[in-house]
Amino acid sequence: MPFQNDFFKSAFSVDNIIFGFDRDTLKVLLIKRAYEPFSGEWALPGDLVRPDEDLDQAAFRILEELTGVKDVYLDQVHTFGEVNRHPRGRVITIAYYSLVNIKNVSIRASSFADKVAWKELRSISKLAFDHYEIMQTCLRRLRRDVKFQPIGFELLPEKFTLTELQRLYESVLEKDLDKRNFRKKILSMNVLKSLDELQQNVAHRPAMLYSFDAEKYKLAKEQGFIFEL
Amino acid sequence: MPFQNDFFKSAFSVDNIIFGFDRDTLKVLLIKRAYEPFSGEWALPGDLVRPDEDLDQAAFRILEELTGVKDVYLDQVHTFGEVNRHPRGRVITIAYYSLVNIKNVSIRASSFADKVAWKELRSISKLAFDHYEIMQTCLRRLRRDVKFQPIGFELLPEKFTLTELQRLYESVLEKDLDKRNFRKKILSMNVLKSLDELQQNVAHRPAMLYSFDAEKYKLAKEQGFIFEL
DNA sequence: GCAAAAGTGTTTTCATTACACCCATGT
DNA sequence: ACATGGGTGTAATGAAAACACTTTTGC
Repeated sequence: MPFQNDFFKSAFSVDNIIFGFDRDTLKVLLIKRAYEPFSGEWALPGDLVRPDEDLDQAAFRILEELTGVKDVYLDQVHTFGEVNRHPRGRVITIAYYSLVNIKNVSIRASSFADKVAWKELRSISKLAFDHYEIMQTCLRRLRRDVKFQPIGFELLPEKFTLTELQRLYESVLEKDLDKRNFRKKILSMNVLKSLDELQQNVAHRPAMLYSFDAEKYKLAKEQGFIFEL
Repeated sequence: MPFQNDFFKSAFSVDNIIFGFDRDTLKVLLIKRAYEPFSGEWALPGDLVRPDEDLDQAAFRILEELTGVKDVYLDQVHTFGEVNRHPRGRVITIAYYSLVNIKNVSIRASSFADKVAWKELRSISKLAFDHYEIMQTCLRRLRRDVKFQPIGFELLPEKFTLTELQRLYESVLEKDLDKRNFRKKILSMNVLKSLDELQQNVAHRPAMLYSFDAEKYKLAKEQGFIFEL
């Protein structure tokens, strides 16, 4: 580390807001802090970035340590760096969000946390540090991204019904959608493949299962196709 | 600074890509580096963030030191933090972009720079550090933002003609627009005020001058209006 | 009077919206 | 047989796209 001076008295962390979707509600994975500062309060999972670690790597590490999942959607959102945002020194934080299938997550103990839990988004009104603001920023970002990129699927199981997909969009966007129009639109985009397979054991007419067709999407995108919902 | 350990051996900088618009071409303000590393190469203006300085403040400081302008549009884009992006240590950089009226800029000497100059975007193929990648990311961001936020005006003088505005959008978006449709659309959005004042000394029919009406836009936005071009 | 850019409406095309009934399954 | 959600088409509306000529000024 050849040059060091007053500027090298700071650190940077990554906070990763992990979104999950449960039946019809959006949730985020929070930790209850085990230590000061903000001991006992709920916070976003995060950690200091290690000296030999890229930022994205750090975000994936936090996610995997906490949930066991990897290879999921993850994107950088914004960097928060107010001088006094951390009571113990100058720490800026790079916020990421990730989208996981809540069923794939097996919550793991963490040295940082007393407790780890999925919390309904709507129920959260306060978090440690500036994490509430960070959460709001990430949520606005999710709401925008979901309209212009085919990432909704990341929150669902591999196989899903169109109604499940619609419920997902409805809760992310916080507005009701018309069933027929939704189906027409999403199917016309040609990024889903029908699995010729039906739901089992439901007390009503079973729905067709679909999955996202990443191949088809990739090709279409190269031809200039733009996903937009 | 109460806690310090191995993690506090890093620094963060802000790089600010400053866009200007000259007649019909997009330009960016670059500096020619005076010192190693990358001495003699063109780079984005930037600096380490001071210990008592917020990130946005740092970006504004860089802008003002270099150009004399302040109170202009400036927004954070992305944070670049690959382990080896800086040859002298772990330095992550938070990238910002700003939009200035090129006529208001009076380029100033800088301790960091041999030379400061406006460069046509299209002519740039290589920059110091990872600055070329940063520039591309900011440019993609500008192209997206300009369609959904009324920020094009920031690159023009206070008073401008509709044709000037159209040329601006055409060069940012890199595609030709239809004159009549463009005017219909932008005027229908009701965010411009006609100044009842004509161009002077032009060798053709003089055009009406307009300015952006921030008040009207603010009100319309509160009513749910969304700017979209 | 010529060159140069300003200004102006209508028609066609396409995407979005609104809307209601029958179907397949489990109990 | 009933309750539950699945699945389907059409007409009306509104936004976007295509398109050409007249006007005003300086030289």
